[in-house]
Amino acid sequence: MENKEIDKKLESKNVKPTAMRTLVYKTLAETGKALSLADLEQRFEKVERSTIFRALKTFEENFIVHPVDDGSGSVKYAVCDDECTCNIHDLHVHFYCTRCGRTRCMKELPIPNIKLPEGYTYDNAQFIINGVCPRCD
Amino acid sequence: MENKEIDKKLESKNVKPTAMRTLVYKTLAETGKALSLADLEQRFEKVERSTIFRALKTFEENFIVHPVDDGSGSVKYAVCDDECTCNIHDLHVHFYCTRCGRTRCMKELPIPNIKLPEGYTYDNAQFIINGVCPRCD
DNA sequence: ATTAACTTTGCAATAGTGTTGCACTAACTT
DNA sequence: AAGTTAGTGCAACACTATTGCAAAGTTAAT
Ligand SMILES: [Mn+2]
Ligand SMILES: [Mn+2]
Ligand SMILES: [Zn+2]
Ligand SMILES: [Zn+2]
Repeated sequence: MENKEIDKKLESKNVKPTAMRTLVYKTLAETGKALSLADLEQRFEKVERSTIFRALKTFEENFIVHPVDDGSGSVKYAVCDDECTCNIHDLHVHFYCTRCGRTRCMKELPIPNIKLPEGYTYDNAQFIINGVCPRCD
Repeated sequence: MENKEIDKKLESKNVKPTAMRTLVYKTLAETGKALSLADLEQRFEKVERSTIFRALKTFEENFIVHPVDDGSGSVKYAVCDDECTCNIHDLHVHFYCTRCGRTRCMKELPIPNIKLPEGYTYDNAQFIINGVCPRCD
C-alpha cells in the first residue's frame, strides 16, 4: 500500500498523518493480521513504545483500527474496513490460534445477534474463537 | 452454602478441600458473579494473593471455575455448573457492565454455533457483551 | 523570516496483573 | 515418630499498559 494512499485514509478519518503513524498503519495493513504493541515494537526497533501506543490509541478513537482482546495477554489491533464505525453491527468474530498465536479477523463472520434478557442494553462485544489455524494444522 | 457441601463438591472434582480453597469457592459461589484475583484479595485482606491465585488455577484445571476475560484488564472467575467440563458445548455468553464493572454469566445464552472456514478447528471461545446492566440503567 | 502556539515524539517512571522460587508449615503415610 | 507430600506466605520478577515532562517538529500569525 502506497504511503500516499495511507495518508489519504488517515486524513479522511481526521487524523493527521505523520511518519510514525503512516508506518504503524502500513505495517498493520500489510501483515493483514492483528498485532500487539509488542509485535509492532519488534518490527521497528527504533521507534518508541509510547509513540506506537499513542498512534494505536488515536487510530482506535477514530475507527481506523479496532482492538482485539484475544486472551493472549496483550491486546492486538487490526485495521478497520473503510465504512466501519466500530458499532455492534460492524463487529466480527476473531480467531486466535493457540499454536502460533496469530489472531485473524473473520470478517466473513459477523457477530451473531443476541437477544439479552430484559433490562440489558449493549453497544459492543468481543467474540473470540480459540483453536488451530489451517497453517498450523 | 455450607462448608461441608463445598468440600464435597471440591472432592468430587478431585481437589482436596483446604480452608483457603473452601473460602475462595464460597465467595465465588455466594457473590454469584465473576470475580478477579484482585476482587478476591480485597474481600479477605489477610489471605495471600498467590494462595488465591493457586486456588483459582487448581479450580480452573479441574473445571470447578471457568475464567472470563472481559477486557477489563483482569481475568475474572465464576463457578461452573456441576456437569461442566468447560468444553465448547458448556460455554455461555458473558455480560460486562461498563458502568459498574460487574461481569455476569449468561448461562441461559449458550455460545452460538459457528461454522468456521475450511481448515480451522476450535475447542474454546469467549463471547463477551459490553453494555449496561439493569442495575445501572 | 521570526515568533508564538500547538502537536508529536522520546524517555523515564509508574501502576497493575500475573507468575514463580523458596522456605516453612500442615497433612498424610508407613 | 519419622519421612514424604501438599499447601501457604513472602518476596521477587516479567510484562503490559499508561502517563508526565521536556525536546523536537509543525503550523499559523505577525
Ligand atoms: Mn477484526
Ligand atoms: Mn460464566
Ligand atoms: Zn496457527
Ligand atoms: Zn452495572
